[in-house]
Amino acid sequence: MDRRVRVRFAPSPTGPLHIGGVRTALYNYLFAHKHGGDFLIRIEDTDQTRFVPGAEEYIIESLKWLGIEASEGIGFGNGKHAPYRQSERKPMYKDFAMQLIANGHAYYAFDTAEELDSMRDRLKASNVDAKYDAITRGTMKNSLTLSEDEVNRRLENGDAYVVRFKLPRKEEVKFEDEIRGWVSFNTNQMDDKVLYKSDGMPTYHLANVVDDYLMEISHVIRGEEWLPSAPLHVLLYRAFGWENMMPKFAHLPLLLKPEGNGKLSKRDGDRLGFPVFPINWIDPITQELSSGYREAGYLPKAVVNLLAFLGWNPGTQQELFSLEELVQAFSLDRVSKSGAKFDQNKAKWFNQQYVRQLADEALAPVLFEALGNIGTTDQFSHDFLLKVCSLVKEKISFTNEIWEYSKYFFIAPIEYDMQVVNKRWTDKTPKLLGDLIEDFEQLSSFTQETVEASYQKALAKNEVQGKDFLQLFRVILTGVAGGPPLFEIAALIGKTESLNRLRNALSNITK
RNA sequence: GGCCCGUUCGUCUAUCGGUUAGGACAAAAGAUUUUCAUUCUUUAAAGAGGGGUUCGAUUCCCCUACGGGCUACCA
Repeated sequence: MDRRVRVRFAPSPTGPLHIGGVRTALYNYLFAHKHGGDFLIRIEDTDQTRFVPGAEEYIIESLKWLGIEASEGIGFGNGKHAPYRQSERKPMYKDFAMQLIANGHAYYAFDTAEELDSMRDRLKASNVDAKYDAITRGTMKNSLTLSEDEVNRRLENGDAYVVRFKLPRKEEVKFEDEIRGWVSFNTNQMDDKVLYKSDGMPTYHLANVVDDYLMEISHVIRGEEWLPSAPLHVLLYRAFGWENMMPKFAHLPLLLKPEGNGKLSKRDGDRLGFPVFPINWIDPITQELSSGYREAGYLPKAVVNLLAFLGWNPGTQQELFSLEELVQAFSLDRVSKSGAKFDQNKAKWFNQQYVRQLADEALAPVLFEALGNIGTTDQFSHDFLLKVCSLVKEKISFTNEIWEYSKYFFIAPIEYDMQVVNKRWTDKTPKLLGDLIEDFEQLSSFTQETVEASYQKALAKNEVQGKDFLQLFRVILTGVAGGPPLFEIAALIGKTESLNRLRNALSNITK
């Protein structure tokens, strides 16, 4: 059956979206575009106790920053299947739960939390798997054990109830995962999952299956943590009689911690020194900040590129891909099966590649902002900023490093790299600097070439070797030992500033 | 504990029974750059272990080990 490709990213707004989730969204996006289909965003906020204010907005903003745009759903203009927020779809789920009760695939259960606990304790004590299943449900308070009158009495009385799925006994459930191939589970290992909660909300399982069906989802691409509940979902499609409309499943490998143990979690980021969130997040309750890629100086294109390669590869040697190129190259059967550890070095390398490709105009605003922070924006022209960006760009890996590497273009050094000074400052130096100052003053045109000519002249006059002095000259002008070509720096900051810095050095540096 | 998924250089991975097991990041060495960064060259680095199947297994099957996930009226 050939049907229109429709996929969804369905996060729950319980906090900031972490990069594993971003990657899931990305793969969904790539798959949809590859097949000319639709990519939609649905918010799964059925657990009202875990709702976190701002989380939904955060998710949308993150995806927009990365350019992972949905064609339909929350944050991207509703489509024909609105609403796309499950809390707003609440009224429709009950009918589906009732439908399952009517056809014998589900039942009411009235057990209290205490009764469930005592059942589990009892079974655990006798070393049996404690679950609400084909064996134990006969001992519990539900519409299978209670008389019809009693059930009706309780329902009319408004007693709290849940709807549980009546799992078939000892049945092998098989399905073909697009990434893992045939996967099979036996229902005797599963339990009668709650589908409809006592607060009138569906659980993930019901809402997910119902919405995927109603929204005509063709492929469910989600994290591997959902693999164990996939058979339940398959059974639900069957129980509803929707098997011919059941989406294909693709369970993605998990993103693992770099140190090795466990999946990457929300708390790992700042502890390990790299972000696990796309953008900064401030916890609304604790006010604790979790840093994001955006603020850490990553470029969205780099994040997309590096995330795409965590668990997928094109099978060629090409590593740098735009989003459009990824769409062209992407396929589910090149997604790997095993979890990938996040590699900070590789991430840095990807970013560096994109920083270099960045136009000076795109980098200048970052520099401008840094300048604003120290209050000296006015005195520098846009053209000057662009030239600084062009000179410094290849030295940095992250956009927010630009200030650190370029501040001497704007502020005369107050400190000098003393290692260089101690090594290179000799008795001849003051005289040499004096000659340089004299010569610079005579220059009517202060360019890279004229500066270098003056420099060579002064060296010759004082019988100093270039390699003995140049780095000291650099430190005198910039304060630091490394950087772009020195004569270009001098020409850019200009004659007056260069002279100032030479004179400063003469009076400041005492050996 | 039970169930499920996985396992190639330190890391991400290529290989769809026959390869000197390839690439990238990181590491090391050298060259270039008057510095730093870049760039270039080079080096080191892997099939978890054990059984099968086969003329031949990294590749297919089984067992073990290890890693991961799930095991809620959370998603």
